[in-house]
This record gives sequence, structure tokens and C-alpha cells, in this order.
Amino acid sequence: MSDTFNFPFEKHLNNEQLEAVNAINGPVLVIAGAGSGKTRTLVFRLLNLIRLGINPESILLLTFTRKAAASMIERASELIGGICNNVFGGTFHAFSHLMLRRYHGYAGLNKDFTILDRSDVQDIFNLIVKQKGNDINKKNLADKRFLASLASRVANHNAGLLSLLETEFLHLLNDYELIKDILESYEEYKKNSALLDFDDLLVRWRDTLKNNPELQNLVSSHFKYIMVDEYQDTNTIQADIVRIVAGKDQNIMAVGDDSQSIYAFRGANFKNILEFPHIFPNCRIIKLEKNYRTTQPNLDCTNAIISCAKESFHKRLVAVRDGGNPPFYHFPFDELNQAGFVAERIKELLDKNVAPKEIAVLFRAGFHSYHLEAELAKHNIKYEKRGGLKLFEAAHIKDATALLKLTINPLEPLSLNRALMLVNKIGTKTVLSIYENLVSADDPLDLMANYETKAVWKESLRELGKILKIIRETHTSITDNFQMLDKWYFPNLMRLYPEDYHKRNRDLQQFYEMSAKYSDKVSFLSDISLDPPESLSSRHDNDSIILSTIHSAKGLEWKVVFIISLCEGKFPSQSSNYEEIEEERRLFYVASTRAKDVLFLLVPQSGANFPAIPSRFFQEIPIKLMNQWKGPQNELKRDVSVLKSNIGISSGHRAFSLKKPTLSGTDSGNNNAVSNSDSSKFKIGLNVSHQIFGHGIVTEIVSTEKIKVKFHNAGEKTLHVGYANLNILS
DNA sequence: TTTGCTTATCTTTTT
DNA sequence: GATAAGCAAA
Repeated sequence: MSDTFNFPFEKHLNNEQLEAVNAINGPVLVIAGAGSGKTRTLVFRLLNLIRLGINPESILLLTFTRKAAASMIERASELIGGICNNVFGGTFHAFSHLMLRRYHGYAGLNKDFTILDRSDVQDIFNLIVKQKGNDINKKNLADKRFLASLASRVANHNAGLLSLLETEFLHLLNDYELIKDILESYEEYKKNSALLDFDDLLVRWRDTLKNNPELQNLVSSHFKYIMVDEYQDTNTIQADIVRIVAGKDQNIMAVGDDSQSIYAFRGANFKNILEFPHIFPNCRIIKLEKNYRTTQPNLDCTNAIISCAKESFHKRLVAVRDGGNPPFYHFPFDELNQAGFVAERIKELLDKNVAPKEIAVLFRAGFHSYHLEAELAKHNIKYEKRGGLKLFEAAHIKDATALLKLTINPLEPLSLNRALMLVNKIGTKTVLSIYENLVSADDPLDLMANYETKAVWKESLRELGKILKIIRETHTSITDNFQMLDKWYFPNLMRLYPEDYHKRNRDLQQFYEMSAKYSDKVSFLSDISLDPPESLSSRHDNDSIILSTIHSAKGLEWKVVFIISLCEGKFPSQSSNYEEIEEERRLFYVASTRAKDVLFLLVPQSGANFPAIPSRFFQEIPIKLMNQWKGPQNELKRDVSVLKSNIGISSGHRAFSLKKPTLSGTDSGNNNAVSNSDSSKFKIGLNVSHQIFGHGIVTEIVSTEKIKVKFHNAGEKTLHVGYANLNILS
């Protein structure tokens, strides 16, 4: 093994990285920009620890996703031959979960607690609100998502509900008692059914450590070396856990970039990274300012994006790589043309033998890629979608899971409700009366299997009861349980989804098979909530391009990256308020820094809102740092007047598309179009026309790039000359 | 009274 | 596509 450790660290790391890797004892904070080799630094530190003879079991590697930890350990293992496998690597949630199971006695928890995922939490709030009656609906608290996020905020907010309402939801202060009551019911519900939500995992583990000094000693002497990735996205509870587990040795290294903090909505606090030196006063701070990922033209552009941030420590990254081109921008007419444009470019890239897995399309929200998905399918381009709607949020998977949960606890109200609602002619009221009867029975399953009623659903309920009874009495595998339950479920599936029950059934069979690896239900259920697989087909395709939400793209990189739908309302998202805009900007920064070679920025001119306004983030980039796409484009372009008369029609139709010259310089119909960004061609009083706003008069030259135009029918608008594609009429 | 079908509306982001 | 609201039917 010692030969392996002649590994020449110096050749692979720069001086700053080397300094971090060699700082074995005491706390170290590495502050670094995108593409600076943070992850690489952590991997090499892992190697270095092993080289120094540190027991792998005493190393704790905390990352943002489970996958990130796995791939880092894999990379380290490749270099030294598998010895890293005993390193504990995973998310804070996975770590807390494991520890709580191991030390459930200290935590005062039921050994078989299960984990609630996001939709479970929302369903429970739904149930509670329904039980509390109608007055809640009147109070505008009916949005279960709001209640779920409120509960999470309270868990992450050490000061409690009242102060949270006082600081952020003043308008709800009058409802304090009611909200408090709902949140208490939620806590009670979880306690009764031995359930923990994601926040509970962290809070309970931190408090268990806090309250048990002997456990604290045990754990902190076991994990002697702690490494934390993406520290800017930790919340205060996670910071507490790090501090406690670090113990007296404080052999901790955290890496992060305050400019990439994008999880404030989830309680992450990028100020954590600033407080690190206060929590660990003797810590070493190392800055990495070289960028290895991309080229200088791309960096100039991303530097410009983040320089607009209101509160950030201005880092200016310098590229190590030579050459490269500035990012391309393009203004497709609408979302369909955008999809067409992206698909065309991807096809060209694939024809040039760019590997599919080196191409990614990024967007703000999961549903923004719908048009593109259809277009890619049309071109037979395989893709893998990350983020957005989770697979296990599909109704049929949730049904199957609920049925399985009933085999553990037949009276778990949420699962029982979900299962019984599947039966024809059973609705909310009937469920409630069945539930009341079952609760008061000596043996609920026995009652269910022999339920007396005149209603048509008698046999269906009895059959479910019988199946659950058999499963209780025979100890077969989870997959067997699923197959038995499926006999009951399948007819309902067919009735509920006559259109696509085939597809759903295929999903289900694969889902059942997935459970074959597990011997106990509790760990199966925990795993699918904590670490849901991206897709049911486990083979990962190397011939698929990636479609991803920006959040899911964190920490990754591709040769070619497209960022689509850069218009107001989509990115930044419609629902972001003033403070959240800053986080949206950092999100755009994260997206744009994923590209190694080529970055495309796509700004549709129309969409859900007609016309679309280009994203403020796009407009902030000096136009000279980018190039407009001039290459081939075979997209269709609609006639505006036709489109206008069809506004009421769903945008999904291509029927009224017309072939028309494209927007770039070769157009014959747009001879006077001003395609560069120079406003000097315009004078006040000049007559111009815009393809959407119509005719108007220039009223003001705002800057070298922006002018104001008063349109006869659309009022005064400030236009970006490079974007607006104005025709000069006189 | 309860269920179930049709229609309209809206869709952040994640452990 | 999911879901809530509104209305018809049992």
C-alpha cells in the first residue's frame, strides 16, 4: 500500500489547494468560487488522511447529496484501492438518520420510526385542517404547502412560532392560537405514529447530542475528522451538529462559496460560512481563486453576473485554461422555437461526436422543460431528467407505498385514507366511519376482513382486510407483500387510470422489484424517502443528455450548457419577492458556471406572458461579453398577426405556424433590423416598429444599449436595443 | 348526504 | 399533469 502513497499530490494541486490538503489538524475553512476545485481538494484531503494512517472509519464526509459523497469516495478509492469504503459519506440527513437509529434509546425514539417526505407532510396538514373544520379555510391558511413550510421554518428557527410570525408573517399574528394549535396537532400526529420529518432528523439528532454528554463524547471520539462540502447551504442546526461532533479536536474542514448559496428557502443560511471563524476562532481560512473549469470569456460573463449581487464578497476568478468563446445568446420567438433551437444544436453537437453526457439543459423549474422534452423525443434524442416532479410523488407509487405501510400499522390514518379512497363508492365520509369502527375494535384487521355493511364496497374492504391479515401472519418478503397487495390494487388502478394504467403498472412492477434488496420494510421506506432514485430503470444511460433544474445541477459540470426560458416570471420565478431575487441571481450564477466550454443563453420573446420580458439577469450582462447566435437555425417562426388572433388558443398547437425568415442578420424581410446593441443609430423622434408592440416613436436614449419608445398602441416601453429587433421606418 | 365527473387554474427550488 | 372547485347523479 505504501507505494500507492507516493502519489504526487503536488502535480495535481496548486499551492492553496495543497495547503488545505495538508492542514490536517484543527479547523480549516476553504472559501472558493465555482470551478476552483473544491471537491478535488476534499478528495485529496481524504487521500492524505488515509496516507497518514488515519482509520477510514473515523472520517466523516458530509455533502449535499448522497451521490456527491459516493462519487468522491469512489474517486479517492480508485487512487488507493478501495480502502476508503469505510469512510462514512452522505448527507446530514442520512448521517442523522443513521445515528438516531443506532442511538434511538438516547433519543427516546421508537426503534422503527419512519420518515415523512414532503408530500406526506402536506397530506398530514391537509388531514389536520379538515379535522379542525371550516373556520380554517376562511382564514386563508388552507394552503397545506404554506403550513408545511411554516412548520419547517419553526423547526429551523430557534426562537419559535410567535417570533417567526412577528418578524415575517405579521398579518397572521391574529391567528397565532390557531396556527399554534395546528402545529401542535402535527407534532402529536408524528409522535403517535412514530414519524419523523426531514427537519426532525436534524433537530432530534442535535438535541440528543446536546442532552447526552456521554453520547457526545462517544460520537466525537469516533469521528475524528470531519469534512463538509457546500457549507454555504447548511442551516444553523447542521452547523450545530458539525460543531458538536467536531468536539475538542476540531479536525474539521469546510468548503463553500457564499456566491452559490441557493437554499435559503429551506433554512440554509449563508451567514453560517461567515460565522465559521467565530465558532472556531483558531481556524485557518484558505481562498481558492483560480478557475479550472472554464475559459476566460465565459468567466468574464459569470463574473459580471455575480458582480450585480447586492451582498457578496466580490471574488474575481481567473481562468487557468486558455482560449474559448464568449457565451452565445439567442431570442427564439417562443417556447416551441426555443425547444426547436436547442434540439437542433444538440443534434449538431452529437453529430460532431460530443458525448451526450457532456451536454446539459438547465432551467429554473421542472415544468419549464415540457416543450423541450417533446421536441427531443421527436428527434429521438435520449435524455435524463433531474429534479422537478419526483418519481415517488406519482399517485400510483404513493398508493403502493400506503398499502405497504398498512401492513406495518393498519390504523395509520393517512395510509388508510389513501387506500380506502381507491375503492369505488368510498369517499371521505365513509373512510371516516370505517376508521372509527376499526380504531375501537380489538383486532382492526379481523373486523376489516369481516366488515358488515349493506354498501357495495363490502367485498373490496373485506378482501383488503384478508390480504393484510395474511401478510401479518406469514412473514414473507417485501416484494411478496407488494405482489399480494397488487392483486387488490390492480383492478382499482385500471378503473382510475383507464388511459395509462399499463404504463403505471410497469412502473409498479419495477418499484416492487426494487424492494427485493431489502429485508425490512422500515429501512426500505426510509431509503426511498431519503434517497429516492432518479428513475425506476436503474441502468444509467451514457447516451442520454441531461435535463436538470438548476438546483439539481449544483456541483456538476458539462462541456455544453444551455440555460433556457430566461424571461421574467420564469427566471426569476414569478413568486419570488424582493429578498428572494438575490437568491435567484445566485442561482443564475450557479447555472452559468456549470459550463466548461460553451454556454447558450436562451431568451424566448413570448411565452405564457405575451410578450415576454427578458430576464433582468440577462439584461444585466453587458452585451459585449456575449455573442448572438449566427449559425444555422431551421426553426419555424410564427406570423405575429396570426398568433395575436389566436391568443386564446393553447400554445401547444403548431397548426398556425408559418415559415418565415429568422431573426438573424441574413433575413431578407428584416433589412432594417438593428441587430447590434448600439443605440447610437436611434434619435429621439425616430419612427420605429416592433414586431409585437407595433409602431412607435423614440422618446429617450437611456444608455448605449437601451432606449425608450412610445408605441401608439402599447404605451411607452424601455427596450434593450440588442434584443428588441426594431425596424427603423423613416 | 355523499360520491364522482368535468372544468378551470396553476405549476419554484430539495434533504 | 395535478388539483381544487363546482355541479350532477345516486
